[in-house]
Amino acid sequence: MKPRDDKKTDQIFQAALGLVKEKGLAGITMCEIAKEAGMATGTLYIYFKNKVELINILFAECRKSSAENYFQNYDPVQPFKSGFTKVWMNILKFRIANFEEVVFMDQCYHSPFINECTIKLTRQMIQPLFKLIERGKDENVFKDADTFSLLTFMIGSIHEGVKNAHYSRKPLTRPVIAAMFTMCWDGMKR
Amino acid sequence: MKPRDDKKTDQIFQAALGLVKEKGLAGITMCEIAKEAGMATGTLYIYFKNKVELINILFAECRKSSAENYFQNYDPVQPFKSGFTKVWMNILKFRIANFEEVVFMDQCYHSPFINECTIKLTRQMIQPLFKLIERGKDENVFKDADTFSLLTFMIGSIHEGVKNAHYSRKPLTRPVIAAMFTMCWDGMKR
DNA sequence: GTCATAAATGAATAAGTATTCATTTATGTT
DNA sequence: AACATAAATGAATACTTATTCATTTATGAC
Repeated sequence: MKPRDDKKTDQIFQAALGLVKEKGLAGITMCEIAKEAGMATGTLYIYFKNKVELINILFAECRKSSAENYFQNYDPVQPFKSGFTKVWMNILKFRIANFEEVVFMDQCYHSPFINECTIKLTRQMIQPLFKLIERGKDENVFKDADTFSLLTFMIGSIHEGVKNAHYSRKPLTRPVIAAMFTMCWDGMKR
Repeated sequence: MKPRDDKKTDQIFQAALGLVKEKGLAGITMCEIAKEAGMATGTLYIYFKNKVELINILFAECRKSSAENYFQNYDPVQPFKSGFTKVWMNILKFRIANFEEVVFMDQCYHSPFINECTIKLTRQMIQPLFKLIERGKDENVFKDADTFSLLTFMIGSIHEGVKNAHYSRKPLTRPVIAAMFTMCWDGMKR
């Protein structure tokens, strides 16, 4: 028997992500994904039951790789500010490096492809970030605001920054990133 | 002759916005828009040449009403902080009240419907916001960072806040809004 | 090297969707 | 009130796109 080609799933994902960034979820067809991935349309149906499943699995994959990245090299023993900076930078760098995934996930939130349940699972994956913010509040570093508001503010400072940098084609240089972080930190600190 | 029904264009827009919020740009059909707007499919083609035009005009409309709102009741003679607060609140309130438009515009950015040119025009409409940020810098109130970064940060604090409030179904109460504003202000100020 | 098996192909088919158009309905004009 | 005109309708048409499937190709087992 002929074995499955391990690389194909990834080729399909890359093709889909590239096309969604280019034309949005509304503009992609199975045929185009296949062409972009360098295979026949029918092959997509060997790896995925149908379009909806393809998109749902890709969504789950993106969510996972993004969440796994948050706390890379985070050391809870280090002072709070170091740890927070690490996480903030992790998220920023991940989103710059994986902008296509950011766009794809953004588009998925209001799509007929992703179901409520999948979205709820996503929300669960940010639990560790909640804990991080709470540590900042416990140590009296952060404002005594609602944790969710603080987290939203933190993510907003990254998310909007990455998007605008991309659209304006101004790369995020080291000093710009530093300024962004300072604004976020100053906004959150007491 | 029978005159056009003034209300129809708006009914079509409202139907389209509602459906896009529900299912995204990928999930809407002309047939559904018509049904939702309470008219026959063919009627859409009396008011718009085709689907692409409908979406482009709606996009332009949203962009316009959003931009017109920024400086409502802004008085340049008042102290800077009052003016900035006014604008910040205008944007926040507008986005809460017109969340469907926010979603629609977000989705349009990566769609096969909206062309580069339309997007460029959009970017032009934020010029007055640039001026506002620059005033803050000139008066030594804001950090001496890149104006674009400051503006991005300001918008991020609003945009992410509105989106998350919506998804988490936690309404933005007055104290939460105040906390959000303070974070934004503290982040931007020297 | 032959066989068995499953992957890969892409044209054919099935669904779904945008757009048209012959017909009906409503409104202003005379 | 009768007419002219354009709006409104929604079934029919044209087109696009998801999915299937008969056929071909590649791989591992023997």
